[in-house]
Formats: sequence, structure tokens, C-alpha cells
Amino acid sequence: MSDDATESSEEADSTAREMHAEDDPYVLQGPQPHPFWAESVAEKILDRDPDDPIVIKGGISPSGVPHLGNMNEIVRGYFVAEALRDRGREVRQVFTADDRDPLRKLPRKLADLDGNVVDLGDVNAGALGRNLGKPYTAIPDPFECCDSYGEHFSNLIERSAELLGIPVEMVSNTELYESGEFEELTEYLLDNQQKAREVLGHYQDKVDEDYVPFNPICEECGKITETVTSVDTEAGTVEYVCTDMEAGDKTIEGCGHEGTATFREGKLPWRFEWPAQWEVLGVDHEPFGKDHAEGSWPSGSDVARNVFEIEPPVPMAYEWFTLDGEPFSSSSGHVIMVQDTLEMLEPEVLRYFFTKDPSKARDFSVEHLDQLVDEFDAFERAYFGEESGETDEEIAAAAYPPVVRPTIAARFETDGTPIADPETGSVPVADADRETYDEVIDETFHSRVRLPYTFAAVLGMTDDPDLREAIARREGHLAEEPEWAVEMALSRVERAREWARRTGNEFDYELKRTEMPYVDLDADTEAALDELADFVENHDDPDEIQGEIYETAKRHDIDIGEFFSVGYRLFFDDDQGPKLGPFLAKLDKQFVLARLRREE
RNA sequence: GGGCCGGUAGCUCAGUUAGGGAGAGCGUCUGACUCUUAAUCAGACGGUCAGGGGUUCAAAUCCCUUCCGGCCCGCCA
Repeated sequence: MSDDATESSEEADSTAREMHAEDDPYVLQGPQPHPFWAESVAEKILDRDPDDPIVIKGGISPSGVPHLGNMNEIVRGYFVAEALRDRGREVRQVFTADDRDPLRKLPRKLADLDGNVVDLGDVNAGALGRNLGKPYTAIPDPFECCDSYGEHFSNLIERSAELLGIPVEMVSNTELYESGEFEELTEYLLDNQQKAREVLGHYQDKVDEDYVPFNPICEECGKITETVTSVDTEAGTVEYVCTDMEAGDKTIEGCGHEGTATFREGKLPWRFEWPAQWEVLGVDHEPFGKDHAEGSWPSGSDVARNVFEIEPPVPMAYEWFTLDGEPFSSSSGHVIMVQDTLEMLEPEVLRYFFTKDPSKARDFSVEHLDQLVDEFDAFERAYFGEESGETDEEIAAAAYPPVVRPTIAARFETDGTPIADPETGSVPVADADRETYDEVIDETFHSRVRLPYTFAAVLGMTDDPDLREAIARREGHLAEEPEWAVEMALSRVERAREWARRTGNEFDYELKRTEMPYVDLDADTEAALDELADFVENHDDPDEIQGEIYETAKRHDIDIGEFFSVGYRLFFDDDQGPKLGPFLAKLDKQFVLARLRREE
């Protein structure tokens, strides 16, 4: 005979409960055995003698645009996984799409599979609104490209991981329910409701004797409902009434239907579902946001130990990112996705961002992206022993290989032969190839070159690849590097240019080739420009032209700065730009002459 | 209201585990290169380490307290 929900007499007890010593989620506080946090976490995991494969999990509900902050769930785990693999262990990184969760409110912004953010109004918002309260996997995909809303956004998350070359096994929570993976634990929970209520009651006042740790899906309207009237674990079913559900300050109306659901036709409440996932998937480690740290983690680890009687994973609470100083917000569209950042950064730079201390909040500043790149370049030099500066070489030694390995795998064969046209920027590295790729890093990749990011942005002023390379060589940033290194160095130009374009900063200039920008000239300046044109007509040397700009200005008693500004206005419609002499020397002469003479 | 995490130069941050000299990069300013143009190089300016109190020979670091920000204590991940 199963428990009858109404017979429970246990009162909710909200007094604080002592946490198990190993369950403090702030694992990075206090003395750490290693300079790189991921190695310290890895050691904590190994202290428990886990069997191979070690399972590291992350997970979010696929409710909308997966932004950079959400990627903590995957990338933090990746660095721990890599530290474990460095110690010879086999690791599975899994990611649960918590896609049986109900849609509680309509996001204002969505994203298509390519990562383009669109307004809710651009898709069929009305159709979406009728699906409030239903599991994400039971809602049609508003973009009509995937089987469901949930699958659409799970695909986006998976795509983000792929772009970073992080091997992740995606697990659909809905599929776990449908295939019966949670059946045994659900039955156990419903057979031991007393215990479940007793433990959760320490954390949630609403847990009373009527509380049943299972939420069926209404067979009539398809919504998740919370009112279970009786339980029959022998038959594996519950009876329910489809009542209203509170979601934030709104109420999602139930249809009033009374029905019967199996354990596969519903879901566990989150506080039980999370620990159930640990058991079903054998999770050894899970990072989670600071929002969980004081909420569902304490109750979850308690439920694991004292209801399911399993050991919860090694936790790690991470602080959240902000984006240009403001919190990420999927619903309002203040987000940046992996896809966006990779238009401005090499993937290794983005991975590098996640090697920083997870216990500190961090701003992902698009405006100051050049600083992040400069920092990465120093980090890379520290790894190769090229910099005797402040950068921590111990951290670089531990963190750099996992940061670049997916890049190396995308660009080189295992024997170090460069791949001519890499299809993607990052490729997951098979365990068997790790050591050989590490040799490629040390023996081949050490001759890579990085153009300083802002310099790369300056080169973005011209579309001409040869001109870009010529200027980079002239300024001493390229020498006798192998072809792959030159190609890779110059690939930063497009990214830096995209950064300049997006931020509209001082590097955001482009050659105005087709139309002459408007510029107000006095007679002296016009005469000076004509003279300069005559000079350029007969001279090709960059330095001579640069010098002549000064000379011409002096001869006509024009302020040097103003004369340069006129030049920039004429060519870029801006008041600043690249070093003008070498630039004019490299451009096609006819265009330069015509423009200096204001002929087009 | 209770709990947790954070607050170091204009900006981004390191340093807090095991107390001992307050740091880096960027920005700013000045100078130099008989040529301001991501210039480069050199130098300078810049912080009562959020405030206050305590312990100590010594505190950014340890303790107490106040303030500010974020999160949790409803739901949800």
C-alpha cells in the first residue's frame, strides 16, 4: 500500500540544517592545492576515488537565448574534465537540457539556430502564449526548424559547445522521463514521501502534508500540474486534478481535468529532480551558478544524502558574468552568445576567459575586448616562456593546453602538418590524441604570431589582404613565420574589425572608396592637397610621402593636426585613422590622386 | 528581516589560502625620436585596498561592525 498524501503529519521545519562537511559549494575558498582552480577541483573529485568514466554534468532549461553566462555550465566543467584527463582519467561531460520544465513566461527575445536574436513579435507569439505551463518539449518550435521549442534551444546550446570544441553529451530530460530512467526513483520517492517531505521541509515552508513530490502532465491540456490527489505505486500511477499554477506574479490556469498519469507522464519538482539526475547519470561533479548555491544546492545535497541515500557530486559555485557592466538578461535581449563573440575573438581567447577564478564576478566587456585579448596574448607568451613578467606561469602551464588544444586540433594534423583550410575554429580532441597535440603545441604552434588586437583593428580599414599583410610586415609584426602562422595572425583582422564596427569605437573606420565624403576646405588647404597629389604622383616611398605631408602643411602654414584630419576626412570620413603616408603609398595611385584632387 | 558571495588606481583586474615593501595592463599627463596617427620608447601623475573599530611589533589580508552591489531564503533553472 502506498502513502496517502493526506495522511502525512510531518510539519514543515524551516530551521537551519547543518550541511554535510563535503557539501560546501564554495570549494575555491581557503587554501587550494594548485594555482589553477580547475586542478584544485579535480583533486577534490579524485579524493573520492570515483570510477572511470568520471561524469561531469551541467544543465539549464532551454528557455531562451543561451548566452555567455550560461556557458559556465559547460566551459567550467570542461577545464575540470581536462585536468582529470591530464591525470589519465576518462571523463564524460554531460549536459542536461532540462526540457520538461514548463514555459512560465514568454521571453521577449528569441534566437534562430544561427544565433540571430529576434523579437518575440517576429515569430508566432500568439501560438507561443497558448503554451504557457507546458513542457518545453511539448511546445512547437516558433522557428519551425526543430521538433519543439525545447529542442530548438537545446540545439543552440549544443552548437555553442561545438563552436568551442568542447565534447559534451547532450541529455534530454524529457527523454529520461519517457524512457523510464526516473521511474525507479519516482516510485521510491512516492513510497517514502514522509522522508521526502521531512527533508525538503527544512528548506521550503510550503511543504506540508499534502505535498506530493511529483507533478503530472495533464492529459487534457498538456500542462504541468501540481495537485496530486492520490498515489498508487503498485500500479505506477497518480491521480491528479489540473489546477492553476502560480508562475511569478501570474497564474497559469489549469483546465480542471481529473485524470491519471504514469510516472513517465510528469516530472519531479526541481529540488528532487536535480538529485535524481545525479543518481541516474552517476554525476561526480557539477558546477552551478551562485543562485543555486544558497537555494537548491543545500536542499539538493540533503535530499541526495538523506532521501535517496547517495553521495551528491563535488559542487562548485561560480559567480555570474555581467555584459558591459549589466546583468545578462535573456528575456530583454541584453545577451551575447558564443556565436557573437567568435566573430570578434579567436575561440582560444574565449576559452581563456573561462579559466579565470570562478568565485569572482566578472564583466565581459565588449567595449574593452582589446584588453581581454592583450591579456590572453600575455598568457600565451607566459606559457611559451617568452615573457618574464607578472603573468602567472604556473597557471599558464596548467591552463593554456586545454585553452588551445581544440584550436590545434582544428588547424593541424596530429603530426603537426597544418590543415590548409580549416572548416571550423575548434575541434574536440580525442583522448588518444592529447599527447600528440601537446607536442604540436610545443614544437609547432610556438611559432604562431599574434597581431596586437588594436593594430589588427587598424588593418581592418582596408579589405585588401595583400595590403593588410604588407602593412603588418612593415610595422614589424610579421617576419619569417610559416604560412599557417601568417594566415592565422591576419585572421585576427576581420575579428578586430568586427569589434570596431560593433562598438563604433575609434578604430571603426573604413575606406570611403565609392563616394567622397563632404569636407569643407579653404584655399590654402586645397592648394596643399593639390601639391601633395603632385608629389604622390611621382613618389612611392611610404616614408617620403609621410614626410611630405608635414612639409606641405608647413609650406601652406596649415596646422599639422588639421591637415591630417582633412586627409582622414577625405579617405575615411573620420578625424583619425592609420598612419597616412604608408597607407596612401599602398593604395592604388589613381584613386589616391583623384581623391586628393577632390575629383570623385 | 535572515543567509551567502563580492567591494583594491579613471577602466579591467592580480595580490587575501600561510599578516610584514600597495601592484600590472590600459587610460591620462610630460618628454624624446630633426615624421601626432594601434605609433614606439622613457618618465610622471594616480589608491585613507568601501567606512569604522579591534587583535598584533606589523592588517588589503585575521576578528567585530556599518554601508554599497549581486544572489538565495516563493516559483524556476
